Amino acid sequence: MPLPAAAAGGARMTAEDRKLQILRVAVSLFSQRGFGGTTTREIAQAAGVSEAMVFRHFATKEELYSAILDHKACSGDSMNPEQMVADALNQKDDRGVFEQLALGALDHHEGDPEFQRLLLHSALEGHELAEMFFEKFVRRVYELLGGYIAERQRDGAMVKIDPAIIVRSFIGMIIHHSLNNNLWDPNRRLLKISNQDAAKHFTDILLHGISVNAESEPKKRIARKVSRTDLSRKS
Amino acid sequence: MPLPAAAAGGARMTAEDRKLQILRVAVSLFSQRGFGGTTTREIAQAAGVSEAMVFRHFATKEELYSAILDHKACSGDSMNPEQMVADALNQKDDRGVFEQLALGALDHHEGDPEFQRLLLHSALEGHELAEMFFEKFVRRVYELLGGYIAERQRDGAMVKIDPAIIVRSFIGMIIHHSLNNNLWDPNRRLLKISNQDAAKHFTDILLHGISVNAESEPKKRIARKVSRTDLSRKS
DNA sequence: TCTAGTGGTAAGTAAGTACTTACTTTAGCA
DNA sequence: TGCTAAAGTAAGTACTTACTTACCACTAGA
Repeated sequence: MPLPAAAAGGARMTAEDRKLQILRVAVSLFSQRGFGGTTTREIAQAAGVSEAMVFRHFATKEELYSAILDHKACSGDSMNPEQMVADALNQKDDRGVFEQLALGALDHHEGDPEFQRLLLHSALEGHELAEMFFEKFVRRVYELLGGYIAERQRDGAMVKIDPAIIVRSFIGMIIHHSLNNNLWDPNRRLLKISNQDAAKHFTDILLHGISVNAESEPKKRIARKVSRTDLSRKS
Repeated sequence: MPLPAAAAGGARMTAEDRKLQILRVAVSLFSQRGFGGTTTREIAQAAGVSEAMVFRHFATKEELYSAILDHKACSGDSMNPEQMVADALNQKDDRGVFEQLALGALDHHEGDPEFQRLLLHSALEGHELAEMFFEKFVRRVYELLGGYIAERQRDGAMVKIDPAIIVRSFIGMIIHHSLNNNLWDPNRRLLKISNQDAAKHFTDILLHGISVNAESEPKKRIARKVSRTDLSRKS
């Protein structure tokens, strides 16, 4: 980032730089403590500037929040599902579609955990960021993936469950995994796995399930590879 | 204020009743606005009582929060996964295990959406309720389900993926679905489905996946019986 | 009847809170 | 160089916060 050096010490900055810096600091604090839980004083202090400067750049705390919203939602670092899986979509590469989407999402969440926290705070506090994200992103993913699944169902390649349910299942795996990593179990006590492996396994499970055979088939084979798990066995 | 004697919250109550009432009101408000976002004044008002009464029963706001924690986590309305799926577990009824667990969880979340919000707020604010819930419940589910899956893998009935990954996938479907219903899409714009159907479909997907056939997959599987669609169309 | 204990309140306090005002310092350019 | 516009601040304001204090009103038991 082209952030001018010596910013911490209170060195003079251009208005634009300072505004951006305050915004970045605010994102970090809001994502940690939420909107209501963060004071303008803290923001100012963290930015190494007086509170008045915060209000010079953002008329109200609310406006600061909105600016974050714009910056986060409209800037390029937002995920673009369409282009992420475009190739796989065209080739009808089921595994590619799901795995690439999963990996993209997992990497994105890992690289920007603040955003997920910010989103959650927004949703809980009933802020518009949540609604906006829902409309601009979640819905799009449901349409994109749902449309693809419907197509593959027409091809006879997928079972005819309501595509929305399938999308929800898959997105659920991904989001919940990221949420675990970022929020509940940052030390990976329950499950330590690379994003690649996670994406691969989630896709595997979605496409093929975990049963070895169909309900009343004789058992065919058992792979001898033993997966290592840190789970204690059931007693 | 003249205070009508028999008003909704104004009536004289025993200390215990009042304490419980305040607690209930607090649960509701905390779950809506979070710990930091809820004022003791609001709590008092919502309970129809003066602020001093809140502090008579709970020395500090923090203690009120802790009391909620105890009440919610230790009271009987908490989910008990072991007994919920005990029968299915003993019979090695895979579908029963997963479907009953899913349905139990979904119903629970639907019946007590406050708890999910409370938990999320806790996790975001770094409160101990989240950690406690994680240790006392999440971990148990992972051990229970993970243990069962490991057993079924030894039976040769399930593919040998790390059980924790399978658990995460399934829990992910469930939690994410509840989170959608309670938080992001309470009007069910994306997906409107009964808990029964959701549990059934999630279980279906977990056990069998969504692919109709398993042509050229690294993990060999037997084509699963197709319910209501003729396969063999173009790919 | 009195009186002690309990449920309850009105009116505080000190320390925040978002936000302002009046003022000082500096960079950039004529 | 000296002027000016913008970056920056110290010290407010009006209000809210968690928490207290001092005081009531009812009821049971003697």
